[in-house]
Amino acid sequence: MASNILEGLNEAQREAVVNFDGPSLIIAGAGSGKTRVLTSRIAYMIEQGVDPKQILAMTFTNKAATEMRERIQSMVPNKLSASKAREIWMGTFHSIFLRILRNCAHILEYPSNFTIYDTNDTKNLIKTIIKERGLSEDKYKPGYIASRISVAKNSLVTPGAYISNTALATEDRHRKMPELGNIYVEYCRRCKQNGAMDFDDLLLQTNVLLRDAPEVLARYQDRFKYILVDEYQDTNVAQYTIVRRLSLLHNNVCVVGDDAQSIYSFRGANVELILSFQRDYPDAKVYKLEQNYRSTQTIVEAANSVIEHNSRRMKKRCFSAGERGDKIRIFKAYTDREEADMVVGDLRDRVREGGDEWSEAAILYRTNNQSQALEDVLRRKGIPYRIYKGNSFYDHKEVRDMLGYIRLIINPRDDEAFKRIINTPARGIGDTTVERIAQIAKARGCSMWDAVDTLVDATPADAVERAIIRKVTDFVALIRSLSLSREVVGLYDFGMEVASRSGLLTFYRTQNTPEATSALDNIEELLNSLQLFNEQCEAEIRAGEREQFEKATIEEWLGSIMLATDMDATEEDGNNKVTLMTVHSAKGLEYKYIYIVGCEENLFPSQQAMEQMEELEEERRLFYVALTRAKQLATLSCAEMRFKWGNMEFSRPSRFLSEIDPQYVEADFDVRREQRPRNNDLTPREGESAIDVLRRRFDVRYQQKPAAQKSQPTDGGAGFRSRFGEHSSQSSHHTPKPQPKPQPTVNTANMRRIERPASGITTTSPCAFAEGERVEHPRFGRGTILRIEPMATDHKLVIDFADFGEKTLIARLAKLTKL
DNA sequence: TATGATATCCTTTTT
DNA sequence: GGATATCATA
Repeated sequence: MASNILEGLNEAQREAVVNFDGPSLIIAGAGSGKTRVLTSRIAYMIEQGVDPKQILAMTFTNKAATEMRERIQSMVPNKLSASKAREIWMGTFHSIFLRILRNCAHILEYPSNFTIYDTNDTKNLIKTIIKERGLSEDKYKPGYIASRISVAKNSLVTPGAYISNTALATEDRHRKMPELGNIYVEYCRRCKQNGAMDFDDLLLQTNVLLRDAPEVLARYQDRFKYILVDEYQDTNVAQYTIVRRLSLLHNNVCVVGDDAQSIYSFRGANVELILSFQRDYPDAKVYKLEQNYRSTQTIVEAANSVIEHNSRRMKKRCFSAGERGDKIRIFKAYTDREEADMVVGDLRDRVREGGDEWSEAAILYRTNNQSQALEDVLRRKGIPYRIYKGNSFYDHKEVRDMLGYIRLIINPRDDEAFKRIINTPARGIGDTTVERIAQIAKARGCSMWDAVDTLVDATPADAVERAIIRKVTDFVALIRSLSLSREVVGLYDFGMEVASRSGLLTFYRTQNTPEATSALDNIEELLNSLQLFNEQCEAEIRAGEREQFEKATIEEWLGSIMLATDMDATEEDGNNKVTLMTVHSAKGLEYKYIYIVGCEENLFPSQQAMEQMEELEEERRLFYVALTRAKQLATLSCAEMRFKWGNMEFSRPSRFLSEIDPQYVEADFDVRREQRPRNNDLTPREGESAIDVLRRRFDVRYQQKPAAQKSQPTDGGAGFRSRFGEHSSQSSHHTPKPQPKPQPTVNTANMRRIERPASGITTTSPCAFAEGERVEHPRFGRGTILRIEPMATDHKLVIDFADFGEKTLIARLAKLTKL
């Protein structure tokens, strides 16, 4: 029968949808209808009689999973199969594995109600361990240790494997952290003791489970006849191995990805995995989706011209059959502040002229902190915006405190939660008391909660213990009684009881600060989320998708909360807003107007990515992702100076700007010429801030009229900044008439003229290094140069480091010293 | 033990 | 610059 699922698909897409048996690799360029193919494939499978229960579909983000589910439901024809579509195992890697692990936790000797530790909990636990071992936190930075452990877990290096690995031991010794392995071991022991898994454990432990429990592996292998993976280029070894194991029986694995959009190597993702798919599955069929339906020809070709600068790529050629479209515009502003002004002003003009919604525009940046300047301007101009920002909601103290209570009640072994809330709000239990409780718990081999829980019912002769009892009695009573009400009252009421009886509510109500008000708002939002979760479950029960007895539980809610991010937040008050977010979070999204700000060296590409070839290429892919979000018009901007940790810093336009084929570009300055290192005259003298430099050079103007500005006369920086950027803001934002485009002020024009170096020197110089030479790098230690390859203006060095293996560095950027 | 003052990190990206 | 952590003091 002719399926209407296939209607409107092009040849390549249709092939990728129809051939659902056997391993498939779908290379899907940006905007090539990847999600559509994936969802059509699943819908088609169901239509062809595949049992939805046998389908496992995994994505990286909740957002992608939700979108996919909704689209499948709208695709399958009748209601019967719509409810069947619900039976697909569909979700993020983490949520799917969480589900498996909850079922099998006992096999791994974890409680089934294990807690999920977020990065904060991880860091705190690591800190405790470092302190206990009498190590210095300066040497052993918790954040760094955490990332090392994360990398190890994502590469499936268990603690045991870690300490017996001599290469790792050498590396740690080289970094002056010989204890790292032991910290890793202890960290895992403590997590287990606390009944907790961190994010990476969800992957690692699933692997352990499938490795060590053949009956479990067999069960899931049998169950998942068809496995589909979205964004395959972002999988790490742990995820890859699970997919591989699960697919060994039926061999029906379908992965969709784009090597050009691999941007998560810092999380252990490995492009090689997509590049080597055909080696792992030799009979895999490969489909290439190369037609871009999203963007104009100009955007697609411009993006192609950038990505061509990368060395490792899969062969594909993306094209657009859409209209040619406008050229990519590049602005240069004087300061970050002026950049924000120009971008927002232009955005407003565009949206108004085009009669568009605000929601059709997005501003992307490399790092979250760049949002500040943009937010200020948007607020000032009265333009509605929404900002995606990591886990910001769960980062709030009051939210974490609430979660602390709930976590302790669910899992009393969770010492991290215990320590967080034992004195929050303050109830006179200080560090010394907590320390003693920890000691008692350690001596007895029980959790801290168990220690106080049993202690209060005893009558010890020990004076210290009696003192503790006096202090914690109320707390123990509180937790006990909350645990009881958890059994009887509904989710929302339970949350409410936690908030009020813990004293958090009164604590914030009694102080009349804006912070307290916002804290109360956040607590309310948390309670609402409980209510919402409950309602959703009830709706599912009514629809028969959930069994009657499967009432919504607080455990389930907590699990979903821990794996959720603000990215998944549902829209509350209207959608018509400009979107602000990092390039990373923009992946998979599209907007009519895209603004990419901060296109500067050391920012995009980021400083630490600059010297290493692989990282630089990842930045370039990131840039590619950013550019290809635009449907109609992409606007890039950079600033000549910007605030970086408190003072002004100069910057040069990003190399990526000059890598775009000029025929697709319209810039207000010479992108290529500006790539040169800037005039030495502007480098600060000793003890001189960037502002001082400018003062020195453009004295007169700045001494003359500090008045007429609302800025503080004492603050040179603010005074300087307010001179720029204010020019387009005087008019009321209610006026519909088009605003004049922000023009460079007289001052800027002057400065630019003076600042530009007069001479044009070519920068191709001979390489400072020779093959076979011994060098030392601050991060990688000593090594030998194996090969030297020329680049446009510099040289690539392939260096074999004693402790880190082969790395490709860029000669002039890498901080190398000859030996 | 609680508070306010000082030090220090940060700035890559997130499930 | 700003947030958070740690320290010194009452």
